[in-house]
Amino acid sequence: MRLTTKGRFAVTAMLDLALNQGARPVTLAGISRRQGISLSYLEQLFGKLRRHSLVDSVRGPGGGYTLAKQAESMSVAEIIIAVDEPIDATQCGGKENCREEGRCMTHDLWATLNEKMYDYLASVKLSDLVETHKRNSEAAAQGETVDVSALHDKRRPTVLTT
Amino acid sequence: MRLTTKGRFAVTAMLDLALNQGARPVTLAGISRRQGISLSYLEQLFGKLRRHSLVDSVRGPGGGYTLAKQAESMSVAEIIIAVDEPIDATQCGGKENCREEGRCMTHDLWATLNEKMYDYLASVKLSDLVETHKRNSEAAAQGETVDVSALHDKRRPTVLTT
DNA sequence: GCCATACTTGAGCGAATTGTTCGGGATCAT
DNA sequence: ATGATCCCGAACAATTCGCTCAAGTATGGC
Repeated sequence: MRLTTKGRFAVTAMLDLALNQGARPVTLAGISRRQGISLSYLEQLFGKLRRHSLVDSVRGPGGGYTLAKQAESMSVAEIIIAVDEPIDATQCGGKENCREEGRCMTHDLWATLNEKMYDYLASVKLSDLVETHKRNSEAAAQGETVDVSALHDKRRPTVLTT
Repeated sequence: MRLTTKGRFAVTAMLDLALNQGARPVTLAGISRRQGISLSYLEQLFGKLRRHSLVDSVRGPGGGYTLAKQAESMSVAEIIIAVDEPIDATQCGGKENCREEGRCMTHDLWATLNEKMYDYLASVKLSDLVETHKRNSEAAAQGETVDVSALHDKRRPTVLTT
């Protein structure tokens, strides 16, 4: 699992989509305007998101994109994986090209770390981000300090326990 | 915090260093041989690791690198940050995208996610990886054929389970 | 039908990153 | 002095990033 700005763009766009969801589909032009992401780049990202069944598209006037499933059941991990295709750090992933004496220590290492990272990002749902953002923007409107600990209780502190 | 193969190389190398630590410093040539990482690349990585005070170096014959502190108090997060210069995740750093009053939503979003990612990787210590690896290699020695040395294979991204 | 809207697809491009090779230095045990 | 080893930097192909441009295709409204 890779973590780059590309995945962050995708999550940002999906959050915008979730926030602006209403009767009509959300257009990429709107997301582009609100989030400052170029339209063509969004088109590429949403092409992948659509092929991964995270969003549905409606063509023609009044068209746009909608979430393909509930925000409660869509995780950040799904979004990132959808756009950041080449995953798998353990290059011997599933393959037996990992032979030769000695130990493939990186195999165990990254398999475990990868799994933990994925578990965490899979535990954060799009709906959590929506909630956090709503709460933060309300607090900001009141001139209060933003409460960042909103997601903190989602997952206990993890330890390596294979 | 970025998560790329570069950081993984660094963690792999640091794990090798921790495992082969003894009376004498560990040479990069040894790590290169055992882990299949090019020597020059290791030199670049260890240059950063040294400048971040994660390793100490000894020049001359019999020289090499040693851990600058206990493996118990060195986290995976430190290693990754040392070699992967941090990126500006929140796209609003000085840009006009964040034109809505106060903060943009990506700011809160990534600040929170970033913090959680860091917290997790900071909770995994190098000593945990050493422990995990020792346990796994013992298990392998008893039965299963676990594999490989050449994980970070030369030039072949090889097949991914797309 | 016509047209505007909006998704869909593809080519390509400058910049950055990855991992490597090459060519040197500096330091120090022997 | 020799050689091992750390150190440094340039240059490189391959890939990715984020973007622009340019063509499509489907659909609703007139």
